[in-house]
Amino acid sequence: MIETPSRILVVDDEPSITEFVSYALRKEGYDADIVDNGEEAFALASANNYDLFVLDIMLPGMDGYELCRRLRSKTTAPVLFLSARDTELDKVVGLEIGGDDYLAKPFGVRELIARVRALLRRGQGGEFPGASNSITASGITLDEDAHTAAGDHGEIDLTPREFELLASLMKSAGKVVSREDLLRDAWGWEYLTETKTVDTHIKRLRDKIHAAGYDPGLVETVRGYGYRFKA
Amino acid sequence: MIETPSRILVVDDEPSITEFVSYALRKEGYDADIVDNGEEAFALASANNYDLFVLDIMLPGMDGYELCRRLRSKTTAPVLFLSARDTELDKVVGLEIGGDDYLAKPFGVRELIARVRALLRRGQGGEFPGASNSITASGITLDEDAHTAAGDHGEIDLTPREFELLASLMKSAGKVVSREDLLRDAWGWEYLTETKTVDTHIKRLRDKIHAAGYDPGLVETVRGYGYRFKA
DNA sequence: GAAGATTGTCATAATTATGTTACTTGCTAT
DNA sequence: ATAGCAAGTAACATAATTATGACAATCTTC
Repeated sequence: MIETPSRILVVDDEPSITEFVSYALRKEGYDADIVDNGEEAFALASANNYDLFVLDIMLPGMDGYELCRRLRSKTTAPVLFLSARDTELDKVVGLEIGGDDYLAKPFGVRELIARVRALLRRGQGGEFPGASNSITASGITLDEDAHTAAGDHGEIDLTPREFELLASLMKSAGKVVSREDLLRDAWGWEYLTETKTVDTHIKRLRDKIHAAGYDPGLVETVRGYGYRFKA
Repeated sequence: MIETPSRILVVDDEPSITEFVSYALRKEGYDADIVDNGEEAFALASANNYDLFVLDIMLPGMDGYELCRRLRSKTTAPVLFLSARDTELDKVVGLEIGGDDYLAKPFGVRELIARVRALLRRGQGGEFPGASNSITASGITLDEDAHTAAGDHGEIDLTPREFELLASLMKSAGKVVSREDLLRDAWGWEYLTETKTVDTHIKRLRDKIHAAGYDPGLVETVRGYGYRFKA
């Protein structure tokens, strides 16, 4: 089955964010275009068939709300809002306009991708109940929808961070992932957090894996480079 | 498939570094230009289509940050920052500007090339998950993603230096590599280390190769010239 | 708002890696 | 054969990296 990559338009005026978002999207196999203002975004959207829009609410000139309103006249493609303001009010306003989801900064790669996937699935003729969103490696299965990790010995109870961390590792099972990449994936682009913090979370993760009856050695440390989930 | 070599612009005022970096890039098949100041760099970038920029943060006159900011108005090509300052703060500042990666001095050839490759791959329509990053010679396969060295008898457990050393040798399998070149590849340009140190690491490497059940003679000594990995 | 869970940071301990030196072994050319 | 250089080896001190436990700050939930 040959799939055409979904086309996504990212609209934000901060290069650091567009950079981060497009990096994440492309890595995931999406086709991402970038613009830094609403006018150009609208023009691009008129000329091309995008499958999804990622809009910052705060934009110079035409803001995200306004842009979304205009886009609705052209297309039914879903919209994912980004915003620094984490208030309930913003959330409601955004969704009322017809935006389909909302993501507060700062967000990690994994969180972003999850939302994007969900929106795209929703758009393409309903959901596929069979296509469960999960990762399996070395006897552990991680269900991204249910946010659970489990294997033969039952479930492993994880905190959100631990889950994201494990997911990042398992997604690249068999490959080394650097602390920096883990921070980018599970924390976010503005990782003001120390890379040492990853060590602590790895320790907690191993403890819980062990406590649940699995091999804590599944999470291998690769000295000098990072960590690796056993393939 | 014929590929045009990627064009890379290296900007640094220290000749020892530009020399080292351009040597490494050219050896890898890239087309590298050099300038020692921001103004000329910007002019060159305007006149040519570079695929990647390697910028030192510390530059006389216009510094790396400023240059990056200006380049962003001209091109979307990724930027790799070099810096002596290894602080977290610098890192964040660099990435916020939209630069794509960051390398702290001192770094070895292999590390540099790895980053450059990653950045260029990122730009060109996503990654190819199937294209595993590995070197094979004489029954040993070195997987750069997993950071493992293995053959029929199983894995060889190596320290970071040993891994880099073996990688340098295997990359030139069948050819003699001098101690100086090995230092440059696996250590860095500022090799304040004695060439005799290479001997010690070779010894350790051979021991581990032997312990894992392989022929330690795979790493051959070429008296008077250096070492060679059996082709 | 209180109890509990989650998270990030730090200090310290444990572990492992690295570079150097001094010494031994082996090759090579006269 | 043997002096002289090149490489192999072992031991050691130092450096770097990771694991761990404790703490405070923050966020949740009732």
